[in-house]
Order: sequence, then structure tokens, then C-alpha cells
Amino acid sequence: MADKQKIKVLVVDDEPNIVEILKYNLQKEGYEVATAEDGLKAVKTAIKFQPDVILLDIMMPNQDGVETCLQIRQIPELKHAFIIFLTARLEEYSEVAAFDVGADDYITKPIKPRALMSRIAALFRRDSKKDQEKGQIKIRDLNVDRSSYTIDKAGKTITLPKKEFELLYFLANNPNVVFSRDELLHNIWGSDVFVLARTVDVHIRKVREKIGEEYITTVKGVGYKFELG
Amino acid sequence: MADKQKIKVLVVDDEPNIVEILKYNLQKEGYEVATAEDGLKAVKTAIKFQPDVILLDIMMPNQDGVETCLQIRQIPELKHAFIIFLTARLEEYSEVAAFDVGADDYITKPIKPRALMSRIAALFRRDSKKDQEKGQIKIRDLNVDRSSYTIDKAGKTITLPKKEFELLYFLANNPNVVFSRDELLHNIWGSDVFVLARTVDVHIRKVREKIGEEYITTVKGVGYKFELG
DNA sequence: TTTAGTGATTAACACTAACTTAACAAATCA
DNA sequence: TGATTTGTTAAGTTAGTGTTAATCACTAAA
Repeated sequence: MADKQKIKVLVVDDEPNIVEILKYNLQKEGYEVATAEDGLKAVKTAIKFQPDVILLDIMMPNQDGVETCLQIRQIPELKHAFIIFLTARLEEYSEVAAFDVGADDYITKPIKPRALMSRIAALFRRDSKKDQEKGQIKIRDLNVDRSSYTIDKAGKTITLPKKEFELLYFLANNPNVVFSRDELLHNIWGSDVFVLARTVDVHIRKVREKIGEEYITTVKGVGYKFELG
Repeated sequence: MADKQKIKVLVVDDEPNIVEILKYNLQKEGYEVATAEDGLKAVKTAIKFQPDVILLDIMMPNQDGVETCLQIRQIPELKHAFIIFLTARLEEYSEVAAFDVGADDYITKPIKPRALMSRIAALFRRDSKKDQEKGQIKIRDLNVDRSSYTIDKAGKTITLPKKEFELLYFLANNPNVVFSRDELLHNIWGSDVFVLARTVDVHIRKVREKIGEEYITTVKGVGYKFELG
């Protein structure tokens, strides 16, 4: 979702080129970025900056990524942070040690910015899903229940397939807000999936068919919204 | 379409077929397209054309993509441009060098036009959202809400079609300022759309019909304005 | 390994609200 | 008054959406 607060990413690598590329691409995607050039500085910066994600090169002067990761994991304020290792392809060293040490993911260089962005985005999609998992929305006469992918309406229980459910859930979670097809794709399908925008229409059709026509309305030329009142 | 200013894309490849396919698809999506067939011409064209995005083949006669990219990155006016490399799958050469040289992304041939389009669109998505975040205007007894494309008036909710909403939104956003029909067309319809000025009258009529006559006033011989107090 | 089934995506065609244009009536001003 | 501008309505056109069906991908059962 469009988080009100920018997600903060700390990039740690001793190669200025890589730092620049990542910084550039991350900022382009709307993240707030800080950088550090070695492990020692990384820890200091992390404490000040309180990042949500840390991209951590393994091979660095002063203090390598593994050791740095260990230290960061000791700091209570940074426990929630996602740590992603950046490794050259041939450092087998990393893979095992990385996870032992508390990394959440790792990617191999050379880095494909696009893939990395998707991966970071995915972290927060998953995370936000967790938030929602408490998730039961009562809206109008519907009871939208994420844990079972079902809708309760007047005693009747309707089960929806995944995409249809996600679509309804997303709209119901943001009632009265119009979303364009592209926004819906971006938020529900993810930023790294390429499907035609009109696919949304078909899903809308099916949801309407199952729960009734009166909930989701079309704003022509703009998109769809869940109608309150 | 909706975009005020067309996004400019420069396609550089020595295979006319590929250039044609990309050009066709990009234009269909509303981009302004220029092309070049080798690296040397690409630089010249880029300087004149000032593209926002450059699709750059790696393997080209005269001067390859990597060298071309380097040169383009030297030019201050083109620093903001997104450079995306097009590479055949087996040129491992490219991946590393590409990013060293300042590329923002790369995609492997064969190119799937649809995926490429999504990717380019994604580059600019953030900006367009920012425009929309302005959101909500409270003026007199109206609440003009862009997120739902509705007007609230004394508890009643009125939904307007896109153009009518945009018209009201624009006027309400600049209360007491008179706009000529041409100015309204230019600001709401966009500079590249040609419709008769009197079309505005009809939309004004419909907005008045829906929200009441007392908000938008006519200044004869000049245009319309949103009336405060 | 087939087969059947489900869901996701795309493609094709139908339909209609929204938009544009045109035409005429009403209002305004010289 | 006549000329010009705007209001209003209605008819024509288009872009956007609704809808159905075909295709594709995947899974589970036989």
C-alpha cells in the first residue's frame, strides 16, 4: 500500500558504484535511503537512522557483513528490520552463514535493481498481510474474513478464489476510495507482475456476481470503489 | 489522454524490426518516440530529443550500448533519463558492465512488449500519485473529495463523472479566479486534446444541475469562476 | 500418465454512460 | 434593434466498461 511514512532503507557496501545504483533506484521507488561504506559505520548509521530494511554487502573492509549483521541483531530497536545480504556469486561462504546470523534474505551480485525492488516490496506486502490477518472486516451487511477467504452475507457464506477475495478485501478495506485498475494491480497482484489492466474487470464481474451488484461501483474513466452507505 | 505532457522514449537498436515493434507499442501507450540505429546517432538524437527514457541495445555497430550509455551519462541535461539496456540472453558481458556504467535497468531479449510497457509505466507511477494526493477541498458547504470522485453537500453525496468532477475540482481549487474556456480545456482536458470550447458550457451546465446554480458563475465575455461567499 | 476441475488471464463482442457536437432559445450589451 | 455571448436541449459519437467465452496454468483425482 501507499504507506504514509516512507520505508527506510540502509545500503551498506564498500563499492561506491553499487551504493549509487541502489540509492538511485530505491529513491526512485519512493524509499528513504541512507548509506554506509563499511560494517562499523553501518551499525552507527543504523542506530541513528532506524531503517526498515538493510542491504548488507558481505565482503567489506573493517568488519564484514556477517559480523555486522550479528551486531545489528543485538540491538532491540533494530530487531524488526529486514536484513538482505548482497553477495558475489562465488562466495559460497555466505549462504549458510547468512541465515544462521539472522538475515532474512540474500541476493547475488550482479544486482538487478528491478528484481531487488520487487523483493523489497514483497517484504512489506507480506508484512502488511500479517497485519491484516487479524483481519476481519465488517462493512455494511458483509463480513469479510481473511482467514477463511469467505464472505458472510445475511447468514450465507460465500467462498471466493484468491484474487477475487483479495480484490474485494482491498476495496472493502479502503471504502469510498476510487482505485484505478493499475493501482489495483500494483497493490494486489504486485509490482512485478505484468497482466492487462482489464483483467481487473473480469474479477470485479465475478465478485459482483457472487456478493451482489450494490457494493462495488464504477467511476468511469477512473476505476472502482467500495460503496459505503 | 490524461497525461499533460507526453513522456518521451528514445529507442536505440540496429534491428529495424525491433525498433518498429517497440515504437508501435510505445506510441500506442501514448509515449512520444524517437529512434536511432546505432550508438553515435543515439547520442546526437538524445541531445535534441531530451528523452525521459532510453531503451538501449547493447550490441550495435559503430558504438555499443555500454559506451553510448557512458557518454549519455556525461551530459547534464540527460542525467535524469532512465536508461534501460536491451540484451540478448547470452551476453553475460552486459549485466555487470551495464550497471557500472549507469544503467537503471535491463531486460533480456526476446522482449515482451507488454512487460516492457508495464515496467516503463512503473517508473513514472510514483509521480502521478503525488499529484492526486492533494485530495480534498472544503469550500462553502461543499466537500469535494478526489479520492472518491464525490461531492458532499449537506450530508448528501453526489457522484460526478470524470470530466465534470475535474472541472468542479479545478474551479473550486482556484476560487474567485475567472478562467476562459480555453484555459479550462488546457488545464483539464490537456494541451493535446482538441475539442470545441463550447463543450465546457455543457459540462458547466451539468455540474450546476447536480450541485446547484449558486457556485459557478459566468463572467460574460471571459469565462467561469467558482464563487466564494 | 491421463483426466477433470478450478482459477487466472486474455480476447472478442455488446452495450451504455459520458462526451462532444450541433442547433436553437434566451440573455446581455452595444 | 441587432449582434454577440451563453444557456439548454437533444442528437450523434466514442471511449470505457460489462459480459461471455476461449485459452492457459496448475492441481488433484483416477
